[in-house]
Amino acid sequence: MESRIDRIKKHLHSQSYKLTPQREATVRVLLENEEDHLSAEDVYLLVKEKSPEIGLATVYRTLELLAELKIVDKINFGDGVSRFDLRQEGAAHFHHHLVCIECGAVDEIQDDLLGDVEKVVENDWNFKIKDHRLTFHGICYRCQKQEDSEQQEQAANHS
Amino acid sequence: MESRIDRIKKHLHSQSYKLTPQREATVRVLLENEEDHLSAEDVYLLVKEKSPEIGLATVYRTLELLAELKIVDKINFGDGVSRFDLRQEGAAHFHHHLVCIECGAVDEIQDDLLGDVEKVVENDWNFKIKDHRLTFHGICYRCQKQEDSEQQEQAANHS
DNA sequence: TCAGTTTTTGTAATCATTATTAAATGATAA
DNA sequence: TTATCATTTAATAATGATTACAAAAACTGA
Ligand SMILES: [Mn+2]
Ligand SMILES: [Mn+2]
Ligand SMILES: [Zn+2]
Ligand SMILES: [Zn+2]
Repeated sequence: MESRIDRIKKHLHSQSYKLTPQREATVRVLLENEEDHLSAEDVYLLVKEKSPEIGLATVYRTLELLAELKIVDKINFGDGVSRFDLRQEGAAHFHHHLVCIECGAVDEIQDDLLGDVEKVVENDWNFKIKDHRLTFHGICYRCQKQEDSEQQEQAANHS
Repeated sequence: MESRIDRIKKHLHSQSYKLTPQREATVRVLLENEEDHLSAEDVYLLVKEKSPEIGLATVYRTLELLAELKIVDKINFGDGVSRFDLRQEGAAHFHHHLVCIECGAVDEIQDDLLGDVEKVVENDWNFKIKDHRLTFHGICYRCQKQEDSEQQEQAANHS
């Protein structure tokens, strides 16, 4: 964890930015909630718990900076807010998401998946891919289980 | 074109909605600008040209209704606005997009592309896919040409 | 015609994000 | 050390997209 912070610090320094206390607090919140998909407001509230003096604008500015340096990716799942997601160290592309239309859960796919598709796009459309966003909307395994058990209940009631 | 409107009308009726004049005007604008990716405001301004009495709220409500019926898809390319895109008749899934980070152009890919990937996701992650969003960010063929000719210029100046 | 329902309009309210500005902090060099 | 300049921050105002609301209009079916 500390080494991850250190590498981010170096990354900032390499672009002549500093890892100020506010920026470090923000990065720590992102690291501590790596599995979540936090909005700027979410991050702000979490940072405030440990650094109550931080301002909302600073969080917005920090997230924007981190996105510019490709440390985080900004993504929008269709509700009105942008969400911020730590990119895996050294990953060339953003990972993929599964959004459940029943329960709203967002799961991640870190596997590549798009290698072949990208070859087709680069060759057939002559488009030089720099990054991508891939999100599937559907029913997560948890909600499918639930549906199954509801069906079983129904069947039981009929017998 | 007329038949397309008729089918949309039937689709609305089948869910006991009416194709009011305002809704028809909105749909016509979408049909006449099928290749574009219009924001609600864009649609509003275009509808106003022929139906100046329409209200912005009506356009928003109509677009929301059309999205609910899967006649249009709502998508967000990262600027602050939602954009609305007619879905191809009978298409099970939304089509894909190529967003150029140089010139901002948005091109479409109507080909399926994700068939194999979806099989993997359904099997390995046990996720029942209902729809998807796939956007590539990169350099379009137009901007690549431009970069090439700029390189050639540079080379010429050096000789 | 009348009552009930749906839809629309115009506008106010909300909510996320960005801009602004003055203060604080940090680095640099005399 | 102290003056100076650049960077960063905090608080808050402004903006811009979207949604909520209330009254009027249009439509429907007895
Ligand atoms: Mn993620
Ligand atoms: Mn499109
Ligand atoms: Zn679910
Ligand atoms: Zn381009």
